Amino acid sequence: MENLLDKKQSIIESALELVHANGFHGCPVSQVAKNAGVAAGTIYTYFENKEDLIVGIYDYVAEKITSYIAERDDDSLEFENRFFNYWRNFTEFYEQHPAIHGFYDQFLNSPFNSEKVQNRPNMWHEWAHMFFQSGMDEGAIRATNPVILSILVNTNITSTVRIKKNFKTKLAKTNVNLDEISQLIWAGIKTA
Amino acid sequence: MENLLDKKQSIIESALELVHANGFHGCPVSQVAKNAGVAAGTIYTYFENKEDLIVGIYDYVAEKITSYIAERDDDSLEFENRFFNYWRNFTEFYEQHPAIHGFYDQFLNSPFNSEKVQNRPNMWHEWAHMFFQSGMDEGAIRATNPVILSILVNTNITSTVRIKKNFKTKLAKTNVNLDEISQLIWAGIKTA
DNA sequence: CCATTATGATTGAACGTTCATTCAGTCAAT
DNA sequence: ATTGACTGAATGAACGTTCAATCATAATGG
Repeated sequence: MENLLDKKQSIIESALELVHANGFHGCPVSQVAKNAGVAAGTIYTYFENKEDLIVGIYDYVAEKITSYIAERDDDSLEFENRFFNYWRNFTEFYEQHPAIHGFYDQFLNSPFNSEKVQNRPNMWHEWAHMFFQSGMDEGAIRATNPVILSILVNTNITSTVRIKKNFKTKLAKTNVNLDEISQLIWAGIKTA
Repeated sequence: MENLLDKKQSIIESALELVHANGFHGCPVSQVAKNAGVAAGTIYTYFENKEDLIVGIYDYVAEKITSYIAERDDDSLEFENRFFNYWRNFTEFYEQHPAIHGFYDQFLNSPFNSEKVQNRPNMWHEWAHMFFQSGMDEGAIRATNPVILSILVNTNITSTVRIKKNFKTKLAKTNVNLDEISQLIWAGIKTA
């Protein structure tokens, strides 16, 4: 732990893992501190209070998602390809970071994700907004509110990853090709 | 409040509203009791502990959904019609019972919905399972694990209702016809 | 038909625990 | 010597849960 950023990050990652494992109930500040290797009081150097910490996880996570997806987007491709890349990369990211997927899944519909939080400028929302807007400008997808469009697409990605996670070992054969879901959604949003 | 069932129900409904309004954090037993018009101790006549109460809400809600949907299903129709009825009725139900929608949205991805809870016999899951199975038996939809199919369909219904709820007043015009989402999903699951 | 007893739901103050938060003192770096 | 991060025991509020006391109702007996 060389510097301040590392310490803040290790607090966030400790909290992230705890929320993923035990939900919002199961991440007392004392535990977050212990797993992060700092004292409880130290957390209050970096965050005003616990709610601020939870929102801090969200910002951290949103930033990670944005850079992962944005780096892998190639806007010289036609939008259809960009869409399927988006889907695949997002899925890949979630599967490589199950704690982030678990946190996001719980956070989005929780009261922590308040109107106030949603109304702050948000890198990830802006990027996704721009992404789908460019699909419309190109005439590849139907004119639609890009905010709603991204919610819809992301909901299905999150849900698909959750199903894969839960059913990986439980059901031997599902006969459903979950990857087809991206095609299903694409068929629904592309221009007729 | 004539009898015991009414009292249990009023406790559940009080808790349901509180979870919807404030999340799982914001529903202390003391408040649940106050809003239900009973003493805190009384709750423990009907539920072992708070977790049992939360699961009790889930069972209550699942029962309501099942009866609403099942009553309105007409299995003499061909499956495509039954599917769109299912979608419309579910949406209708959620919009008439926003607290149930809000609770479900939070409960499903929460640690309260543990493996143990999921593995209990569940009227609603069984009904949905049977519903989609009959669509397959009829040859109307592709062979698919009906459990996964219902998760996927229900996720999109829940999400659509959430979008309608959140964006009703915020955005004047969305240009997206959210009702088309049912057609989109149908196109994806029906036999080619 | 009333008086007495038994039953079991209901109450809400009290209890013990847990938690977020604070802060006086310590430590490390410059 | 100064600064500012860091510590972790202390604090007090909030919470889930308990239980002795109360109450309403039903059952019993004269």
